[in-house]
Amino acid sequence: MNYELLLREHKLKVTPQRLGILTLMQNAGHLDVEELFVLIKKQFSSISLATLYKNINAMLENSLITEIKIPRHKSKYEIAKEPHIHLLCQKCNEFIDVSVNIDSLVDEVSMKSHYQLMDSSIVLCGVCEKCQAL
Amino acid sequence: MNYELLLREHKLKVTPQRLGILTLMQNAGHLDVEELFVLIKKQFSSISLATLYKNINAMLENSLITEIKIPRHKSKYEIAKEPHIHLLCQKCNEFIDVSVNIDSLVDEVSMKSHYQLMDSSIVLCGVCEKCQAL
DNA sequence: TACTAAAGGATAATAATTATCTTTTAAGAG
DNA sequence: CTCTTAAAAGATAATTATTATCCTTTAGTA
Repeated sequence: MNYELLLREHKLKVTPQRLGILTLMQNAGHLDVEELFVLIKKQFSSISLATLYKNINAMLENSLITEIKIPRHKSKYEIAKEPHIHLLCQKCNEFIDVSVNIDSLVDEVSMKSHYQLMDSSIVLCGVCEKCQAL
Repeated sequence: MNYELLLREHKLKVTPQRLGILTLMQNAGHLDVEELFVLIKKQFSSISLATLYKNINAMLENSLITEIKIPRHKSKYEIAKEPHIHLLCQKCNEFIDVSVNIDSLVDEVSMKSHYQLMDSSIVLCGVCEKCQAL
C-alpha cells in the first residue's frame, strides 16, 4: 500500500510521523493509543502524544484507519479494510481478524429493520485454540 | 423482572438507587452515563455521580447489565439479555435492538478460527427508514 | 529559494472515570 | 424489634484520557 499517495488523496500532508504511524499499524496489527505511542517513540523520540492523537483523528476522519471498540478493553486502531469480524480471546487477549462474508446477516437485518446499512462493528469473544488446550 | 431477587442472587445489596437505575434501563432502553445521571437525579436528587459509576461497574461485573461500545459514540448500557444485534442510525442517532439469529455466523467463525465463542458485540450502522425518506 | 498553510511539539485545559474518606443504611443475628 | 456490621451512598480529590492552545517547524507549491 502506498501511504504517501493515500495521504495526498485526502489532502493530508505526508510527514514522517504519519508514515511511521501507518506503517506501524500495518506491521503490528491492532494497537491501542498507548502501544502506538511506545512504538512510534522508538522512531521519533521527540514525538508528542498530542501529535499522535491529532493524527489518529485526522486519519479516522478520512477513513484511512478504523477504530475498533472492544468490550472491557481499550480501543484499537487498524488500517481501514473491507468489513470483517474481530475475535478476542478472553484468556490471552489475542485479537485477530477473520474474514467471513456477512452479507446474509446484513441482508436479514436490513429486511427486518428497514435500515439501509453501510457499516459494521463486530467483535466476538471467546477462547482461542491454544487457551482451550491449557 | 424481579430486580430485588436478581441483586440478592449476586450478593448485591438492594438499594433504592440500584432499583432506580435498573428500572430506568428497562424503561428508557439504551442510555449513556450522562443520560442515566440526569434521569436518576430526578428520583434521587442527592445521588452522586460516583454512586452511579460504582453501581454500573458492580452490575457489569455481575452481568446484570451490558455495556455497548458504539463507533463514534459514548457507551450505552442495557439490561443483560440474549445476544442480539444493535442498529445505529447515523443521521438521527436512533439506536435499536434487532433480534436475529446469529448462530450460523458464529458457527462459521468458530469453524474458521477454532475459537470457542461465548459472547458477541455487534453494531451495524446505517440510515433508518424515516431518515431515508427525508 | 521563498512563502504559507498545515503539522509538530510542549503544555494547559477539559472530560471521564476511579479512589478515598466519612456517613448512612440494608441485612442478618439474637 | 433492636443491635451490629459490612456494604453502599455521598462528597470530593486524584487519576487518566483526550482535546485545545500556542508557538515553532516543515511540506508543498509558486
